[in-house]
Amino acid sequence: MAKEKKKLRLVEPLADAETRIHDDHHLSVRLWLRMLACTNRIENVVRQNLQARFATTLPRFDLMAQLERAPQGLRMSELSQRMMVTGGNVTGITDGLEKEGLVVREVDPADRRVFYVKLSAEGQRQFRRMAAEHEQWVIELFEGISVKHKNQLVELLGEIKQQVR
Amino acid sequence: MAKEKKKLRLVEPLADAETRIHDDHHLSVRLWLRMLACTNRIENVVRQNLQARFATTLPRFDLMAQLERAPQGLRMSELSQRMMVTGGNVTGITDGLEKEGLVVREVDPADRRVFYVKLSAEGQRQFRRMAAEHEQWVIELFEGISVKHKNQLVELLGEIKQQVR
DNA sequence: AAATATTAATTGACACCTGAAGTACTTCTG
DNA sequence: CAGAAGTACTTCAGGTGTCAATTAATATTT
Repeated sequence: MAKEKKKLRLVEPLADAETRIHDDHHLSVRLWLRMLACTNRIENVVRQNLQARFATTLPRFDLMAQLERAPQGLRMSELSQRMMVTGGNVTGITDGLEKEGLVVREVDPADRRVFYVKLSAEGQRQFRRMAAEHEQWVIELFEGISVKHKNQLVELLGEIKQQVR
Repeated sequence: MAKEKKKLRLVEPLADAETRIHDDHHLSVRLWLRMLACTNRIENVVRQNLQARFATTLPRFDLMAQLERAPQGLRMSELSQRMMVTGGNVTGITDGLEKEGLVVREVDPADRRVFYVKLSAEGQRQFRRMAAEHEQWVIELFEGISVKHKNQLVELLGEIKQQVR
């Protein structure tokens, strides 16, 4: 019995150190998986709401949100950067929105390669309605989290955003 | 002076309350956008690495990861739940992996509607190689974040995950 | 046991997304 | 100023994702 115990004591410290390193490595993966799980869930809720209430999608909403903050219009490439998706993708989403009259492409006379994409009047109207509800959904999703914790999260995620360039 | 101060005291609480509410609402959206930005960036890195190093994709990797943790195999529906995607999607991904021999569908003799999906021997080998590198990528992405902050994030995101059912 | 409902998985239509290749335009360089 | 290099955007193929409808098997009800 005593022998048994002594043996354990000799071995454990090493085992602990290893476990700790292991846990630390695991910690990063764990954090990553948890981030992913959270955003997926929220994304699903928002996507479903957008579909049910406005028959639109998250990427469309996202693109319009970018344009709303840039009344002078944005280039396709700027949209691509801000939405963190590829150019080909932006072309497709813009095509759809343009076909529905929510968005317009305007040529730049100074450089005929570029388009400036803007919200149409109709697009602005629709976006404002969507944005108001969208804000409500997000607020409700987070209503159980204290302001303090939200601020902590914004802070910590800011660190990560910085780090992950 | 004293009057001035008193007046302010009478008025400020209301103004503050409103600002606080407004900021709080904004805070939730801000938090949501930041979460999204972070996960998008990390996802992009991981996806690119998976493509470059193993000519595979994140969903495939994710599915295999689920199976690795469940050697007895998982039903399509269980995969769907755990991956937080729809059933139709799981069918497609499984089809692809099965075609490449990384995964097998086994019928349940007790209920012939269900399949148990398992990693093949080849699938296990490949997954282990991928998982090792994947862990490295994530560790590197987060290497600038202290263990303390990582733990805080895991904790706070746990709260959100809980909340967002 | 036959009719009905439920459940597991697949299919098909449509949108998203990437990466690579292509087109049109601009800028750089000799 | 002509050719090369670069830039902005589009197109295309292939994988991912949803939702709604379908098929096949099992459970429930009468």
